[in-house]
Amino acid sequence: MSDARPAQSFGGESLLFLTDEQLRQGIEAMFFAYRGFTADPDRILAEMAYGRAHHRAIHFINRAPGTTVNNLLAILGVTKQSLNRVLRTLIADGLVESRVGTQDKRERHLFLTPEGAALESKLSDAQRIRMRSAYKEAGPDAVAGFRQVLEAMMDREMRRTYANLRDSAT
Amino acid sequence: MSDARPAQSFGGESLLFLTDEQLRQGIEAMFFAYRGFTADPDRILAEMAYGRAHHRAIHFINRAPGTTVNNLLAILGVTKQSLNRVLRTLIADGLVESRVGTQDKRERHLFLTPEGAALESKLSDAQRIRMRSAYKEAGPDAVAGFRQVLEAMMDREMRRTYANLRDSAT
DNA sequence: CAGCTTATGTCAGTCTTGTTGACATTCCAA
DNA sequence: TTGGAATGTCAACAAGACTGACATAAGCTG
Repeated sequence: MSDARPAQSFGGESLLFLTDEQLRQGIEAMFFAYRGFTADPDRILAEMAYGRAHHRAIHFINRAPGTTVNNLLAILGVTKQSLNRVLRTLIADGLVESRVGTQDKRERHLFLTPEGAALESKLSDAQRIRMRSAYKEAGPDAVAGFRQVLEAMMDREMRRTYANLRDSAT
Repeated sequence: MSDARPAQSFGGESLLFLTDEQLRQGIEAMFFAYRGFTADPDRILAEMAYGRAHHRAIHFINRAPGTTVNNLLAILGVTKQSLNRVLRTLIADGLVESRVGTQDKRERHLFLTPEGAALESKLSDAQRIRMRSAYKEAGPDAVAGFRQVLEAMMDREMRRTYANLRDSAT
C-alpha cells in the first residue's frame, strides 16, 4: 500500500487519489455506524430471550413470506444448523409458522404469525427511526451516495441477492 | 410508521419523504455491505487462531499507539473481561506489547510489536483494497455522502470517538 | 498515614450464535 | 427400484460476548 497520494480537490469534487488515511476513516465509520445501526433493535431483543440472529430471520421472512429454509440460508449466509436453532425457538414461541411444501415435501415454507409480525414491526420501527433521522440529517444526495458505496462494497453474490430483494418490492 | 409517502423527485433531487420501503432497502444494504466489509480480514484471521475481536483490538492499537486498556475499552464498546481475553492471547503470541505507565503505574500502554504491525498491515490492506474499489466504483460524491450518512447513524458517544480519531490523524 | 477510588487483571459461569458431524426424510433419475 | 441429491433436524462443540465477584496495585484526599 505504498501508492498513497494526497487527495486533491477542485471545486468540492475530489479526484480519486485515496490515501490510506481516508480509507481507514471509511473503515472506522463503518465500524462505529454498524454499532449504532444495530443498537436499537438489540435493546428490544435483549428484553426478550432473543438476539440479532432472530431479528435477521424475522426480517427476511417478513420480506419474503413463504420463503424456504434453503433460500433464507443463502440470504443470511450462515449454516443451516445455525439457522435451524433460531427458527426452532421462533416456531416454538409462535412467532413463525413452518408449512411443509405442497409440491416438494422436503421444503418448509416460512411465514410470520401475527405475533411474529408484531415483533417485526417493533424492531423495524426502531431501526427505521434511526435510519430516517440519519437520512434527514445527511440529505438526499448523501443518501444516494451512501447506497452506491454500500452496494459496491458487497460480495458479488450478496449484491445479486440484494438487488433481487430490492426489485421484488411491490 | 403510517406516515409513508411516495418519494418525489425533481431534477434528480428527491425530497425527503422517505417511504418505509426506501428505508428498508438502506437497512438491507447495511446488512449485506457489512458482510462484505468484514469478509476479507475474516478469511485471513480464520487461518490463524484469531477472530474479528483480535482484528478490532489490533486496528485501534495501531491507530492510537500507547493507548490504555481503559481507552480501548471505550472505543470497542465491550467489557474488560472480553477485551482482556483477546489482549492476553495477543500479548502471549508476541503481537502486542503492554507497558506499565510511567506517570500512572496502574495504566498499561499498548503497542504493536513488529509482528503485530505486520498482521495489522495484512488485515488493513485486504480491507482497504475492497474499500478503495468500492469508492472508485461509486465515485467521489457518493463517498462524501456515504461518510455523512454513516456518521449520522452513530450514537452520540461513538460519533465523538470517531471524530477524535479522525482529527488526530497526523 | 488511612481509607476511598481508579485501573487492571482474573476466575467462574452463562448466553448467543457460529461451526461440524451424523442422520432422517423426500425427491428424482438411471 | 434403488442410489444419489436435496432438505431439514438433532447433538456436540467453540468463539466471543456478558455478568458477578474478587485481587492487586497505585493514585488521591482528608
